[in-house]
Amino acid sequence: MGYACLMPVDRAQVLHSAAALLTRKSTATMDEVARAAGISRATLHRHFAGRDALVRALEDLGIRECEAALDRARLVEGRAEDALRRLIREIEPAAPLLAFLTTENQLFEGDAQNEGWTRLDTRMAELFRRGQEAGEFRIDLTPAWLCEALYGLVGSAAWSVQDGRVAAKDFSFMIAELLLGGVRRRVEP
Amino acid sequence: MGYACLMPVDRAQVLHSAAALLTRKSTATMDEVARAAGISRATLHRHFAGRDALVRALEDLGIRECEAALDRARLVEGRAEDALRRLIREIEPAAPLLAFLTTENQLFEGDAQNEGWTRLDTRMAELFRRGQEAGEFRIDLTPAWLCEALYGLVGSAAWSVQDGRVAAKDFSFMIAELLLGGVRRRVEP
DNA sequence: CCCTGATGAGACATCTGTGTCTCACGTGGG
DNA sequence: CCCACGTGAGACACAGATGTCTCATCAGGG
Repeated sequence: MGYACLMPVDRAQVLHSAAALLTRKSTATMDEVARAAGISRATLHRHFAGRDALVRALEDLGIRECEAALDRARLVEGRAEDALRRLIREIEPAAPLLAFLTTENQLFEGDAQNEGWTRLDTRMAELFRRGQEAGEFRIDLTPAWLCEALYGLVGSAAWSVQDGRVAAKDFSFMIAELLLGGVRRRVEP
Repeated sequence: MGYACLMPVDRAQVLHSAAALLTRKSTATMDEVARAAGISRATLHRHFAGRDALVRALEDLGIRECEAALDRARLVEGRAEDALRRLIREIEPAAPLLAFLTTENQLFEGDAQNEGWTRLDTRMAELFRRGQEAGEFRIDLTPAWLCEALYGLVGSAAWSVQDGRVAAKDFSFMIAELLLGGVRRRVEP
């Protein structure tokens, strides 16, 4: 089988452009979302039954891309610091999507999809816990807070890049350096 | 003159409850906002001509509270690190409001109110720049990024506290410690 | 060559939120 | 005591988004 038309709709591409738009304008119309994806409202509605379905699909994709990033980052291998750097690097493509989803907290209330986020949180928290046990990371910041902080920094960075305030190539560096070393100057590298 | 009724509407209180609600559910109805504030939709509409006016008022209040926090923090006095800690402590009451406003980036596009945010950004960036020049802060992270990161961490912390994932009393500590020192364990304090 | 399948454009009814209005109630002041 | 003021409740029309439909178009496969 396979698609038969000139411009078969790439589901993931539509979802990514929708995330990019909705991150900037959370009240964007279905028509605006369609236009942003370069398709018509009718086609958008053929693939996603409604706005709810679209957001659910966005959440699905976000969870799957994050899990894939976590897999690629091999969080359990090597030093926790290196694993965290890998994670930040691998999660960069999903950053706009993640930025949108973290602001849509309304989704997180009372749905089964919460399980997906819980699994992600657990894996990330495990990385921070491992770093703490290995003596790499300080123990006075809880893994749960570090997870939230990572989400927040990824969102801020994605927004800054999208807005042109910082260079896209510095994405990983900025997050990793700030999260790992903080802003205070270190006497010895 | 003065208020004559049993329950005169406290404008700031309405705005804060609106911010708390809209942070969780950005698409909340005017009716929901009114209920959350304990007033009727009619009264809400008497004080804020419409949803736009409400959000504008939210933005006004957010800017004013942030500026007040910056004033109280005395950013130009003493060590930059101490000033930053003061800033985080003083900005805590405005955190939910700030968390909402930072996610409503749609507002930041093409309006005169942008000037208020620019002034805030400038003052914060000046603090980071001062710390860098004094040798307290590292110079490979731009003040602009540090500002964005601070916004992101404040938002994450506010959301975490609101969700019960972290204790409210740790708000300042978590942000300040992570932002200043990072997650990496330091050999010497 | 025709047929299948997916798309774009547009029309249409519906629904939800919004903005405005009126009316009744209760409190505080004159 | 009565009046003024602000509020709550509800009705109402309006605007915009949504969901569904039809029809024309066009590429690829049998």
